[in-house]
Order: sequence, then C-alpha cells, then structure tokens
Amino acid sequence: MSGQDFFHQGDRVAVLTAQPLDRLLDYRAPEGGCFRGAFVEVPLGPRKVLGVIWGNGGGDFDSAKLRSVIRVLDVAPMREEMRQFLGKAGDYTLTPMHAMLRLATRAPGLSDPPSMRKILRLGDNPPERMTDARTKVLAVMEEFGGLAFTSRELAEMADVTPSVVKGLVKQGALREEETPRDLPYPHLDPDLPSKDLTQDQAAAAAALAEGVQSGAYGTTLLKGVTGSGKTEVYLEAVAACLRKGRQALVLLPEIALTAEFLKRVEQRFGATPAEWHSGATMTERRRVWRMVGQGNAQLVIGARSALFLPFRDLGLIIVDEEHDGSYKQDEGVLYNARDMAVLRAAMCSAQVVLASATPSLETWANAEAGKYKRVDLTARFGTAVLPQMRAVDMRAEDLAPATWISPTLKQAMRLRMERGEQSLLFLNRRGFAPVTICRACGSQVACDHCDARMVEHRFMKRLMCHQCGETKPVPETCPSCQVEGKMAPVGPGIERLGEEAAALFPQARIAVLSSDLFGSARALKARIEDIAAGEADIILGTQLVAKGHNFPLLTLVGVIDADLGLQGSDLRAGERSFQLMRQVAGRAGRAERAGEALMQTFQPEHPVIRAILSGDEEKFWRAEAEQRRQAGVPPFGRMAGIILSGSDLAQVFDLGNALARNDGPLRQVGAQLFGPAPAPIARVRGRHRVRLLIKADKGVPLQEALARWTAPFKMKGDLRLNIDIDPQNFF
DNA sequence: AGCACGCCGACT
DNA sequence: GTCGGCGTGCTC
Repeated sequence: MSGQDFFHQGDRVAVLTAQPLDRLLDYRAPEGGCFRGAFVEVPLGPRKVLGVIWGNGGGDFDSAKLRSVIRVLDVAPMREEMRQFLGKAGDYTLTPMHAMLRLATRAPGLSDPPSMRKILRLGDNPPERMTDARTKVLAVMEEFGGLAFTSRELAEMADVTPSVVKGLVKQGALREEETPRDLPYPHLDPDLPSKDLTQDQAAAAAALAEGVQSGAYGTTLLKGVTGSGKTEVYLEAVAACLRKGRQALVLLPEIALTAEFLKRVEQRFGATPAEWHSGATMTERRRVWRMVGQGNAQLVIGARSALFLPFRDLGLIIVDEEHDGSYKQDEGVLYNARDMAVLRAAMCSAQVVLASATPSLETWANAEAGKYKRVDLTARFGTAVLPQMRAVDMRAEDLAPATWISPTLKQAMRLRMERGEQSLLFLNRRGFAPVTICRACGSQVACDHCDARMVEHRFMKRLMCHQCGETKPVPETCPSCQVEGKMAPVGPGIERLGEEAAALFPQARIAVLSSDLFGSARALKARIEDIAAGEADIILGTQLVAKGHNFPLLTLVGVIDADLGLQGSDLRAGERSFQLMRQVAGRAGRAERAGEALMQTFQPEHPVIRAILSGDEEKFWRAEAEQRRQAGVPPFGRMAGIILSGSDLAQVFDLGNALARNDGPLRQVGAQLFGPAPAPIARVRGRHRVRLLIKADKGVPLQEALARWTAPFKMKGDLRLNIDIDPQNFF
C-alpha cells in the first residue's frame, strides 16, 4: 500500500479521469475530504467529468492553479483490488488507464444521485371502514410485508384499482416512503435442492466447491463433453460461493444463451440473478452496476465486459465455453476475457472455473503444466450417448455440379425424416454464395471499400461485404468487362444450402439459422425454442448452432465442408476446426436417441479430421502443442500484433517502415519483427491497414519493450496504431 | 474526448 | 472586411 487513504479538504490528490490524457491530474480534496478510490466529479476546462481519487497528488503542478474536486459521488468507492486489477490489465494489454477506467464505468447516471421512487408500507391506522377491495390490498401487504411495492404494483397484485390504494394511503392505513429506484436483486438461496447429480458430477462439484471454500485464488479447467452436465456442476460451485457470502460471476460467450441460462439459475436458486450485456437497457445497467458495488447482487450473468463491474467481494468467476473466440475483444481495448478473469481472480482471491468441452490449447497446456487444476466430466447425463462420427470421403461421392449434400449424407437425412427425427447441416458461411463471378471474364465482385469479396444474400437480393457491411445490388452486367447476363454465384452459403435441402426434401420443414436472418436475439431465441420443440425437420446453421443449444430430437449432424478452416496460414485453424466439429457433433443425440455425425471432407486422412473421428482429444492436443512449441508460438512463446491504419496507404506504410527500422527496443529483448505487410483484409471502411507481427520467447518483458518501441512515434492525421497482445488471428 | 485558439480561403 | 474550414494543443 502506498500513501494515505484519506485526504482532508484542500489536500493535493491525484485523480484518474476517463478523458484520454495519459496522466493523472492533481486537484484539491473537496469539503469533508475524500477517501482514496472515491468516485468524484472534477472540473476539467469548462466541463465537469467523472474521476476516481487515485492517490497523493504528484506535486509538479503549480498549486496556485489547482482546482477543487466538486463533490464525491454517491456510489461505492473503487476498491483497492479493482484499482490494481485495472492497472495490471492496462499494463498487460498496453491500454492507457483512462481507457481502462472507461471500461470500469460503463453505466449511465453514475454522477446522478440515486434515483428515488415512492413505495408503500403498512401504516399505523387501520382503515375505519373495511371493504372487499381494501381487504385484498391489506392481505397482499401482510403476505409480502418485507417487500416494497409501488402503488401500481400493489393495485395489480391485489387486483383492485389504484384509487383503492390511494384511499388507504389517505386514511393512513398505508404510508408512502421514498426509496432508491435501484433495488437490491432478490436473494438467491444456495440451499434449495439441487438437481440429482451423478457420482461423477457430484465429485466434480465437490472439487470446485472445495476451491471456493478455501477463499484463495485458483483456476480450474472443467472439461466436460456436451451434455455432461457442466452447468449443473458449476452451479454447485456458485452455490458454495453464495454460502460463503461472496459474489459470483458467470461469463457467457453469446447473449442468445443467457435467457436459457437464467431459467436454470432460477430453478436452482429460486430467483433471477443480475444480467449484464450490451442489450441491457440503461436502467438495468445502472441498477446492476450500483447493486454489484453495494454487494446487493450475489450473482451476475454477463458478457465479457461484466469483468469490469465493481464487485464488492467477488469469490468466483465461471467462464463458460472458455475456448470461444468471442471472449477476445477485437475492437477498442483488446483483451481476452478469459485471461483477464484469471488476473482479476488472482487480485481478489477468487476462484476461476474455465468450462468447456473443447478447451483452448492455452488452457489445456496450463492444466498440463499444473498451473490450473483440471476436473473432467466424462459420462453423459442420463441415457444420452456420444454420437458416432464418420468421415464422408467426398472424392468418392457422386455429386452434381453446384450441389453440396453428398448421397451418403442425403441417405442419412432421409432415414431421420422417416423416423421423425431432426437433422442439422452445418456450414460456416453466411449468405447465398460466397463469390459472384463473371463467366465471361472470370472477375469476381469485390467490395469497393475493402479488399474482400462480396457475398450474395438472396433473401435481401443484394451483395454484402462481410467486412464492412456495405451492400450493393447484384450486377446485371459485369463491372469489369461489361458483358451482360454472365454473372453467376459460385460456392455454397447457408441460404443456398437451404434451397438444395428443400429440393431434396420438398415435404420437409426446413429452418435456416444464420445471424443475419434474425433482427434480434429475442427473435432468434424464440425460433430456437420452436425448433427444439420439433418445429423443423432439417436445421441449417452457421457458427451459431455450434454454441450449446439443446435440440432433443436431433440425431444427425452433417458437416458440409469439414475442410473449411483446415487450410490457410492461421495457426489456430486446426484447433478451431477441432473445437467446432466436436461441438457440432455434440449437438446430435443429446436426449435418449443415439446420434450420428457425418463430416464431408476431401482429405479424410488429415491429422485434425482423424483426431476428431478417433475421439482421442488428448492425442490431438499433444500433437498440436508440440507443433506450437517447435514454432515458438503461444502458449510456448509470446506474440503481439501491431495494426497500423489510415486513409493514406503510403503514409501507413511509411509509418510501418519507420517502426521496422527503429526496432532497437525489440532486438534488446531478442524479439523478432515481421512486416510491415498489408493486413489480410488490407482495407476496411476505406482505411488501409498494415500489419506487423512480433514474436518473442516466453518470459521476456514484451509489453515494456513494445511501449518503449512505439512511444516515440507520434500519430499524425488519422493514422492509428493498435497493439494486440496475444492476437487471435495472426495472418 | 471536448473545446479553445489560430491561421488561410470564399462569401454577405 | 468577416464567417468558418479543421490542424494543434491544453485540460489539474
């Protein structure tokens, strides 16, 4: 601990604001003084901004010019461990502190006083004249005496008009009270009966609970195949955490999954927990933020940004589907929520549970090295069994041009149709056709703003760039050679696959699940529920369907192009294909019927395909780990990506070359520099992008070297430099 | 981030 | 003459 924790009026204090200044500003402590960590409002130029008392003032600023903190805000002060967490996370990701503070204050109305509303309590004077309506109201008050209702809520619950309630208030039978509008979340009861756990599950739950009870930091990989009851198991860890009186956080990769998850929490703990994600309303966000800080929210279900909520006593973080790519933020502050969860837990002596059927190689290696504990769930819950996995060798299949469903797969689907079961076809390509080509000159339609091909979306009758979202009509004449009527779609997208399936099975009910076909997460969720209830015979899906939805009638999964993602220079391609296919295969046969997974591939002897089919995951990971170790890449070496962008390509490249010429600080730590080279998508929204890649041995102070290296470069005009530590895609 | 200051072009 | 373009720099 450095320095004092309380500052008297007039003391010099250093304040961190969310304004993009790369230093703290000194102020005088306000009337009444303030504690370190207090959220305050400070004058900055002509404005008032939010800040946090960070510590003693530095002193090199003219004291005559010092201004005073305006006031201390009425929210829980930032805790010491949170300040440390922000500092370390900022150091790790090379993010300036003002941006870290912004992450930690993503709630509206922090500088407003807590908003109030009128609620009703039982008064001292029973009403002189009793009526039926009045009896009903008072009965409700008796029954839920401890709870607070507004007059509208009370009237609704008692099934009377608001004027009855008003009359009772006037008589003094009820009295009005001002309370904060942001109410504590309902109490969750960890001692409600849990679902029956198998022996395997109970043992796993006990192991996790033991960690939580220790009250110390620890990370555990909870590895369980789809349907093994991971959720039930880690909810027991949550129960242990709640019993200890500490708060818990469950991170989910996909908003669409939260609704289903909330139901399970309610079943287990008797009430709904707090929810934090981008879709939440302002009011909800404000309530969550404040209640979490006061310790009045025991459990938060959230997206990755929930990691930056001001927990009062966080004891457990669950990262569900920890391998999911969406935990890596790829815009603004670049951080990986999985790694930040571990960091935050270490700072506040909490436990982390990384749950996945197909862990990331990083997590697998950490468990292997003994840095993480590992708990395996092997048996599938109930009577469900793992699907049979089989490759369909596409070289031997007789396929008509512009079709992608092999006879073998078709036959398997027909069988499901006859049995009244569901089939799912997986193709990770949105739209109708990934390429539109001119049959006269061979040119492909590209985006005008990016170096990406335009993807045809037939349902909206336009071409779309998946990079920037730009759309244009499908051209009649070739933009390149002006020949008319020769433009043709090439390759399959999920929509086109839908047409093929409809032609093969005209009587089947076909559901296409692709993110761009749904306006809202709500609509998507509703559709998924319908499908789970049997509202479709054939389901076609992109990435979306690989994410843990439960379809009881599903017994066949067909992977249309298992080779997608195997090729290319992306180091993680093998890992990703493996995870995706295991996950998708796990979709089949979750209930009592046995499932089957068919993978259409042109290279059935590829090690990744073989590892998936063999079902020997450990073998796959060991081989993959060995490859990475030899290449000296994560998790056995360190990497960082630099993305330079700007509207003028020459300027961007000049900067890249200047950086490469002056790489002294990098060479000092033995790091290698690659590039500059055009980024794979070299242009996004009219901005040119150039990429540099840095590779270093594990254990070198890479961040520090990067900071020293890039600091001398001033960004002129619209030039931007972004540093991505541990990049996910290092093309 | 905002918001000032400031130094050049085309208007009432 | 002055209104206004956005480059540069400051905010305790």
